[in-house]
Amino acid sequence: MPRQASSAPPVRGRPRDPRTRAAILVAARDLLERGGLTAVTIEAIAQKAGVSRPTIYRYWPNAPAVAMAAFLEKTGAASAAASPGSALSALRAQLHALADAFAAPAGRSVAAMVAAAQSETELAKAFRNEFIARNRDATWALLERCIADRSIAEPDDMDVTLDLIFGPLFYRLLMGHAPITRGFVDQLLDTVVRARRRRPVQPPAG
Amino acid sequence: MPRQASSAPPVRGRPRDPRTRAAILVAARDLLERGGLTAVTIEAIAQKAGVSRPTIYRYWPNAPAVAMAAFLEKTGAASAAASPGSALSALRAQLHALADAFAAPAGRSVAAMVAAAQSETELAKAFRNEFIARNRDATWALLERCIADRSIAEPDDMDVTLDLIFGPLFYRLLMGHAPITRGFVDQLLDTVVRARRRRPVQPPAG
Amino acid sequence: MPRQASSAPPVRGRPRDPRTRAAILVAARDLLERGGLTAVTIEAIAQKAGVSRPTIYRYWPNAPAVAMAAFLEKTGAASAAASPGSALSALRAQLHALADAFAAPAGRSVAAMVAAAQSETELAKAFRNEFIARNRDATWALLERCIADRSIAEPDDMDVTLDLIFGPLFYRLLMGHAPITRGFVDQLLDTVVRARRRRPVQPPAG
Amino acid sequence: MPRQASSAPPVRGRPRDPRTRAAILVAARDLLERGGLTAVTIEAIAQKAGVSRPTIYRYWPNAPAVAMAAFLEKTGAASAAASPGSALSALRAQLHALADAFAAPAGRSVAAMVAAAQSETELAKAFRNEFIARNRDATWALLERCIADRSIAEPDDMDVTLDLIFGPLFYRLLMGHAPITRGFVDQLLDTVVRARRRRPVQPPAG
DNA sequence: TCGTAAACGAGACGGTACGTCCAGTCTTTTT
DNA sequence: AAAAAGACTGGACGTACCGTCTCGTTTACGA
Repeated sequence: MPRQASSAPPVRGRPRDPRTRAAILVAARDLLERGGLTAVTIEAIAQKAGVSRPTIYRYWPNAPAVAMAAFLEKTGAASAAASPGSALSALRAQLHALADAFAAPAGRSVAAMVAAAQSETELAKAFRNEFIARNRDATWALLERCIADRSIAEPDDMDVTLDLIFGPLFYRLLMGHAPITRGFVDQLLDTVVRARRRRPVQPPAG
Repeated sequence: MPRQASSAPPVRGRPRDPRTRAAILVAARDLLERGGLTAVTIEAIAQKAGVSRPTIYRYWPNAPAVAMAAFLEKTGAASAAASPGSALSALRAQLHALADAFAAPAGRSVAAMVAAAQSETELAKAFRNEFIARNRDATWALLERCIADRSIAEPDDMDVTLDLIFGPLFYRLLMGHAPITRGFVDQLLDTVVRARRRRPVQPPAG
Repeated sequence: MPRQASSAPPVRGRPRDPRTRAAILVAARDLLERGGLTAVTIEAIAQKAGVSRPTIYRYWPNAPAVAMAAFLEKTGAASAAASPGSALSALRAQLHALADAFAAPAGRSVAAMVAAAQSETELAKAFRNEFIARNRDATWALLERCIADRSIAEPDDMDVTLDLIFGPLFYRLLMGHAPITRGFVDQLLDTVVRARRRRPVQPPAG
Repeated sequence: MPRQASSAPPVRGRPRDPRTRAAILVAARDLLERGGLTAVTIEAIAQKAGVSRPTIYRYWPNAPAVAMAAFLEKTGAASAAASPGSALSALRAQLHALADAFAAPAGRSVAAMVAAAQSETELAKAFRNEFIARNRDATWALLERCIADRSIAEPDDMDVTLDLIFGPLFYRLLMGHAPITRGFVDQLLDTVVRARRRRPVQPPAG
């Protein structure tokens, strides 16, 4: 049940200026895109946003946290909504969009946030919940529609299926050993579509 | 009479003490395992290795570079050698070993190096060539044996097949949304084994 | 109504803790006296004063500058004030005091600051204005009293007269070829007193 | 039985290349003139002279010592020799030359060496013996000729007389509060010439 | 309307690490 | 042997940010 009657926490003192928060996030996002994670320092954000350093600390605990907030602010997850045609083509469209994003400069920000998430649990959690999970959920929904209309066989484990789709995309994004194209997405989808037609092969006893 | 056949420069001045290099790498690896990438500072390495800071800079340009060298020094790629039984079971064994490594604390080091590789091209190149490529090559060899003995159908694109195996593993390692188990590896292998039985499905025109 | 007449800047930000500045200067002076100029390193000052290195740099640009500030802080110029007896004896007393100071360990600090002033214009200016000029002014005042009461004849050039007094003292201090005694001061004064009785001798045409 | 009659040192091994020593001194002098004492580092000398650092250490114990050697190598003392005309005019000529040197860029090197001599006894000794003493000796000789021909009265203390001449010159060189001109030298000489006509004034008892 | 409480800018401060420079010393090979 | 080259330790340099703090100033609200 909700913790309080309706909304109002007493709100004593001077209220936060919403422009402050916005300016910080804009500055952080800009720094992130230009110079990667290492460019996102509290110092630089403060400078760029015309804000004092303590003010930033009043909102976030450290620089990567600001970077993550800035990243998540802009980067909404793919929407499953309003896709014309079959579920499978909607799924394909969604993943094409993701591939396009990964291939664009914005992809570097995603990679940066993955990197940032490696050193702090808090960031990892935020990234996982706000970015990874959202993407997975949107794709999950479409996958279920595909299963419902028999475009894809019911998989043993939905999570594994999602990993088979997202894993290779992130892998290429982070390693950079090969480009992320729509064709690549198609190949991944083919695999998923065709793999799940029959019951699992039994792994050998030993 | 020429002093040298061709390559080796005549080695002027006092030669480098191999123990110096070794001590640095040992210290760096230790720091990496204990405290992650942020613990690998030149300062700390120098302290731990009983070496002066300038000496470290004589070998590597910055701390992440030392970390990468330390990581790569120890982490040899999986060997395809001398596996008993069928090619498929050898492949499975190899990937089980990788999954075990990823699940163990050592996995954190791998994740750390992936993260490090995001901010410096030089590191990315080293990591890709020395770690990623080696693992792929070892697996590639086994996959070819599998194809030869018909355990797996000839895939359209070997790189994609490798991405389908490694991608999900790295994805779970980096996102931490689900555990990396041998069972997970088996599921990935199943997919690959079963997906490539027929000719590719035609992607839709649009 | 305007907040300020003219000068004082409104004091933005956290004000400097006066104890910080004091601690730095005390530490620097101590180091200077014990080990000479080379002992006055930012590192050592920070250690001794219990202050961080960046804090010192917030006040002064480098170590010799701190040394100079520390030196000038303590070393007030000779005062011409309240000397009993004739102007000439007051002058003699003042210079005896200076000779005593030069002969004492403190003399080494003076020599050190002269040396320091050779390599940096900024230091030279500070030393000239705060130490040299003050001493000259004090002596100048007494000399004028001497001239007024006819103990000393009006010299052609007061600056030269001052150089004739201070020059030899500094010369001995810096070269160390002979001791700086009160007798030496008396000899210098004699020269000045007796030299300036008549109009200048004409230098030869060639 | 002694290996050698008397003089010839055994000269084993590779003989020192005289060009090495020369190159070092030239480089040091050049650095000294361009950048003052702080520019004379072993590193820079080695670079400039095309010589390795240990080689320099084989000749001199540290950088200021090289600087001093380089300085003394070139800067011979004023010669009293072969001056036409009276002893007094010869003296004047000699001091004019010194004033010219002090006023010229070379004066900065002299000042630098005075500064250098403040921090090391060994350097101080060398400078005193090789530069200061030589100048004093040359002037002393001329002063004696002046005394002999009655241009100057016999002073109480020849050292004080020399200090009265050199002191003000060095004082201006080091403090830079006034220019070093030939006219200044003349004023100093006047003082000395006119001061020493009578017996010393008695300093007061107290 | 007038406190009071928080937001905010500014900058001091202790820290930690950076990457560099130079000093001296040593260990090689070359002359 | 001496010379040349370069490895190596060690100390200090001056800088960049960090995260915290202490100020003065501003802005809203609630008594």
